[in-house]
Amino acid sequence: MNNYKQPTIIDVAQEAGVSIATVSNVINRRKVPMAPETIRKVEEAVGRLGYRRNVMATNLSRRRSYELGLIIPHFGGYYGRFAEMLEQKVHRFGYHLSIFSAGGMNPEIERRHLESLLQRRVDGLVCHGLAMSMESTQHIVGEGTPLVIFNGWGWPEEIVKLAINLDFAKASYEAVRQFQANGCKAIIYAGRRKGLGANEQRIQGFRAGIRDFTADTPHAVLDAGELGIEGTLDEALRLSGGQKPLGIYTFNDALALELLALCHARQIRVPEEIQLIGMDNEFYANASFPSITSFDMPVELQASLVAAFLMKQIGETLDEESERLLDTHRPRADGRELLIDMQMVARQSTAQKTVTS
Amino acid sequence: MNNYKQPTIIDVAQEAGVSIATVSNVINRRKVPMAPETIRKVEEAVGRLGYRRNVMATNLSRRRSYELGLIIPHFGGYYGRFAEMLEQKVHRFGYHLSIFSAGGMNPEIERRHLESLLQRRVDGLVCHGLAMSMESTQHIVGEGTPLVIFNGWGWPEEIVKLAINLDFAKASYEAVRQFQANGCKAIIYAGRRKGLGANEQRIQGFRAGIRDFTADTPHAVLDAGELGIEGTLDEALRLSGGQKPLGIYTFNDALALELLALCHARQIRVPEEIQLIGMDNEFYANASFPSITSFDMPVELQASLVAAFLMKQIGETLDEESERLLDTHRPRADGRELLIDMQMVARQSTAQKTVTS
DNA sequence: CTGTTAGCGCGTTCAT
DNA sequence: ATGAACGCGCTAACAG
Repeated sequence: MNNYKQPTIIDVAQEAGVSIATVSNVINRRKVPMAPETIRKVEEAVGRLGYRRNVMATNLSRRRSYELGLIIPHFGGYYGRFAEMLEQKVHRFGYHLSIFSAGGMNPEIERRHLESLLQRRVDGLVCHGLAMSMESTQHIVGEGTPLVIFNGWGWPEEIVKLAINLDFAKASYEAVRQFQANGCKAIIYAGRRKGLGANEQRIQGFRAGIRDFTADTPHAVLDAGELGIEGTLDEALRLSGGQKPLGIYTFNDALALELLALCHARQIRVPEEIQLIGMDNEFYANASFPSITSFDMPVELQASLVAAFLMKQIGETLDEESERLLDTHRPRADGRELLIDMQMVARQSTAQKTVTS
Repeated sequence: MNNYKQPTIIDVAQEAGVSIATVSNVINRRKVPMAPETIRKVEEAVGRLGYRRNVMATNLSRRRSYELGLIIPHFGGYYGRFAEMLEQKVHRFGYHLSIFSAGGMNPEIERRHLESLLQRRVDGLVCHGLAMSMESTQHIVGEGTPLVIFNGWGWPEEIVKLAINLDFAKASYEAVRQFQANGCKAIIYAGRRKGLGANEQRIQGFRAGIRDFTADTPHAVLDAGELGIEGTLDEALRLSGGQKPLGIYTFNDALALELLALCHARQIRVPEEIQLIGMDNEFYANASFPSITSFDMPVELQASLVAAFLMKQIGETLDEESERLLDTHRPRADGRELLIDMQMVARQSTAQKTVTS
């Protein structure tokens, strides 16, 4: 156990021969004028004693926790990277980030985490739109804790003032355009988790793409969750009626990779017979064979935006960079959603090759 | 901003018509005898006011932060899962977990995070052995903050009292055994990040395996970091001199996947010509084609052990489950390292097939 | 320029 | 069984 008693501001004051207020002033680099000599004395005492300010006491006194809460569905892939980036970003503003995983969208766990964060008196919350159940979130807002949602859709206005979302719809639209340009004879969207906002967004963009580019091409929205991987591929092949190539756009790279493996197993050539586009740009999209075309998630940009908006809402003065960011990225008309563009990373799975059979 | 003033214990006391001490007693379920009527009154008041205890004040008063710190290299894959599990585990003991990423083993960032955690007066620290530079860690221990390392090797005794490690050496040993059993004519270990403890452990186990099972088989320890993927494969093929199959054991699944892609590109058949064994059992080890044999990381077990040991060191009374865990998993002879067994997950990349050419 | 003092919200004796 | 009072370590006026 830690019996070692940490030095306090009082110890420092004694050691330096000044009052605690002076020590506090020096430590916090307040703008009050101080004798350089005093500053030196205090700093020396701090060094000698190995003093470290007690965050609990500091924040209790300041009536602010200088802590932000983040709730994500899990720590894997994109979410983990987002958490890491966000922590970095808010740290620059002097805020600490408490990260919780909702344990795969379990509302019960989610409630507990929310409760924990409120007990910690977090100054702001960042929640993944998918992980949160609306009810839990309701009163938080009522209690005035600033809240920013990322990748959340369909939240009532009273709850969510701002959602910072990746533009899945547009990406899906682009995927269809790509397939069309590559001469796909049939186009499929293989989704997952019906009803989930992120999935709906993809479907919407997919449909728009079909409408605008290739309305008369056979197409379908499939649910890999229901059909399974094999079922999805079967259905897709059935729909294309032997026409090649067939374009399959998937909910994410994981699904794309599974489909790719199945194609290998069945000796279906990619991209000659089937073209594949995934989403997330995970490591394995690039390292698989053939490599899978995907959409890169601008995690850093999104995290920066979330941080900037939250800081602004909290009343923190922004640095130039953040100001510029908020200036170039504005919410859309209704002012409640900010969409972030994603970039397609073209790889072998959509390469144009002559079918050699 | 949050102008809404949260109710305090005083408000509750007033509302319930009792003193704050009573409220405190009720809230903390103290063993002091209380009138059921009093308890009811307090609980009602709490509900009516929506009171939530202030963690900062509570912990300041208790002279404990009830917070633990975790430093990992990054949030991806195994580390992310570990963080998630550990958070869950310590939460059951009433502890909060503050997670920091060392930003890919940057000692400067690491120092800052350590400083942050100490200012927060964390009751204990969990550090990844790779992410931490020894110097930074030195005085922490000196100051009496309990510290548990996971996956760290070669730490001086003064700093680390206990390391809870995955048994990479043994896994590597098993990998060699598997290759030998499968009749591999040459066996390669393709490592990364020379000098890193986790890599050294693998090499050590690999060498032991070669010695015990197949000393006269051509073998080599390669560094994919230096040679690159192509260079590694070239060198491996050169070494085998056309003999098949060739067994390649890699630092992790990521490397295995990259090698697999290269094999595909060069029309080298897996597992007929090259057998592959990875490490980490990532999603893509299973979803690739052919699927890659790998070692599963017992993340939950490791997290449970870390939590249990830390709790014990802090002086928390353990539940039965944790006691049992500590009883069945004891440190080795020197008492400073606890090794966790890993299970090989056999897949297609090491399947025994007749070469059909 | 520096020191005094009153909180911040809660835990914890010690009387009652 | 309940309450008054002090302390945790620090910030923030306000005096001086």
